[in-house]
Amino acid sequence: MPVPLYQAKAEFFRMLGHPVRIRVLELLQDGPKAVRDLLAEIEVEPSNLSAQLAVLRRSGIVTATREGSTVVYALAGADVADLMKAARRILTELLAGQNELLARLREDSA
Amino acid sequence: MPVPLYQAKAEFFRMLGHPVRIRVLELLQDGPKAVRDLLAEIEVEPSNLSAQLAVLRRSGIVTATREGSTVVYALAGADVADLMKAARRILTELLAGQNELLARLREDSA
DNA sequence: TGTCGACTTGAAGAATTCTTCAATTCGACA
DNA sequence: TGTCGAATTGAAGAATTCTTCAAGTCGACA
Repeated sequence: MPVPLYQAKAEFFRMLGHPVRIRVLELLQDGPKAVRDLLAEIEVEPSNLSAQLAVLRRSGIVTATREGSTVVYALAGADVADLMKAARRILTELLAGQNELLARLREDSA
Repeated sequence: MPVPLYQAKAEFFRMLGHPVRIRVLELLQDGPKAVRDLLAEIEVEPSNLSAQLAVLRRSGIVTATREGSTVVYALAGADVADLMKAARRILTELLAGQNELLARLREDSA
């Protein structure tokens, strides 16, 4: 019983659907980073960051390697940047549209 | 109070994170479609489809227009295809070990 | 007007995901 | 060995999202 493709896609996007996970992926685009460094840049408790890292790890989009007493995370593939870029393009359009709508709404109520 | 960008991104991806919503977006890439036609292609109850369409509408990624007694949905000008392509590329990498899905990914049948 | 078909909405419970706390593992080092 | 710092895990409750059903709106048409 194979998982339908559209369900795999949905799971993939849901995996991306968390602020902390987004920030981790963006930080890792500059290269591998230790958990300690991620913690310094993201406002979140260690246990919570770990939980989100676990989600990313389970999906396979990042890898973790122990180096001495710290753990270093890295992107498992190179294409995440493209995805983020495409998302940003759409998001920019959507937000611009919303601002437009908001402006008109304000006019109407005045 | 502006919404942080990484949170807007997370919300955007979460909006995509549902099998029915993914299928709707893919179907709409071929052009506008009436709800009736979406219902014929997606196995889901009308009220459920409506709920998922409402999520897409609220996010602004689709628009709905009434035409006679039916309602027609369309992509709201955003280039969703690029996003899907980037996502498919990453998914292909992630699933490279699981040949079960790989074949269909390349065909992009769903 | 009254009814039918197409679609949406509200509400309630089920299911999933998030956050937090406490406990745990693993390596480093005295 | 004993302890410290770094990171993870398990568990419980909170919060969010999904699904379903019943009721509702809106246009078409007799």
